[in-house]
Amino acid sequence: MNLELSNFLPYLLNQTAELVSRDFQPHYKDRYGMLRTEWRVLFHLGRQGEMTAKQICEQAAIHKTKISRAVRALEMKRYLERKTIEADRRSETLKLTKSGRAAFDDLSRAAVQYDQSLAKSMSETDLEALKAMLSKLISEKTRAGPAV
Amino acid sequence: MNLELSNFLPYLLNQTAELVSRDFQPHYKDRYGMLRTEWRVLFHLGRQGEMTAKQICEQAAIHKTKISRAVRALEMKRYLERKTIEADRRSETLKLTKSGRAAFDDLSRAAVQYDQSLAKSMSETDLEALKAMLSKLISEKTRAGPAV
DNA sequence: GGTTATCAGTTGCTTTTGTAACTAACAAAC
DNA sequence: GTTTGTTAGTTACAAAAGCAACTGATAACC
Repeated sequence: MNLELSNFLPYLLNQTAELVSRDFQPHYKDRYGMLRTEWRVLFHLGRQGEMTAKQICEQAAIHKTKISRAVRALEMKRYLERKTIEADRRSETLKLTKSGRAAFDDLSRAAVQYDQSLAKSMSETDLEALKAMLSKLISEKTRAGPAV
Repeated sequence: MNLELSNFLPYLLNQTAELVSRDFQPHYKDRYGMLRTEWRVLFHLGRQGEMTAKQICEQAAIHKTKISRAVRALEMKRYLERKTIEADRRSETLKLTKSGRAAFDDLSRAAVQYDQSLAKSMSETDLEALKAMLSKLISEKTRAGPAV
């Protein structure tokens, strides 16, 4: 096999991810002053309700220091609150505040819209296939060696 | 539509790209002390021969300061040489040295192998379809608004 | 030919990330 | 019940990325 850039999956994935992220970034950055990791944490909490930082780390495969900083940033913006878990005082539940919830709802709408705009450039079946393959790759890699 | 994380394309792309990059990183990082951008620049030059920094910026959609630093780093490692273009003395051609070429060849082999190992978890047709869709997204986004 | 605009690439400064070492809480062993 | 190990989360320091202002060269206009 002759390695073309356009044929090297890590390269393609990086390129696509970066371009697409750059595209969606204004929504959370300009309108809510959030960083990408903050948006991701908000997203997880919005979707799943209360979680600990650890749980987010595992699910999102993001390093714990990044999560720690994102949580503090969101806390200072009054988008989430922490509560120490009495059964194990090392960990704490994270929960969106009213305004955190509002931000999540708003950004969710933007996300759905953006997702649909991407869908325009390919067929519905292709899009589903694409997502399925990416999910598969993620679950394999995540099982193999999650972010510590 | 109810927005699941697993259904949001930017999220899936990011996640996949990050996991896959982390996986391949040891090859260029541990063995050649390269950063990801350096590896990408090496890759472009290896594939396409002489190029200017500008051309790499455009093709790779990487910001020019990142390229500038990667080029300097590769130059200091004696993997590439510059030559001012006399017709337009602002720009310079970049070209791999012998050892740069050797590093590229070696890393290419690793890349092909890695690419094939990814292919194991999906059918050949699926893999081709995946790459085609990613390429399409890239070309659309790149035409829309390239990195400055 | 001189003023103004543009372009390739670099540098300086700030923000963000990565890494490793840390604190505080728990658990196991004995 | 106290040593030893582990875990959740934080912090400090170093490396990398982003951004804006810069240099030196070319082009465009008058």
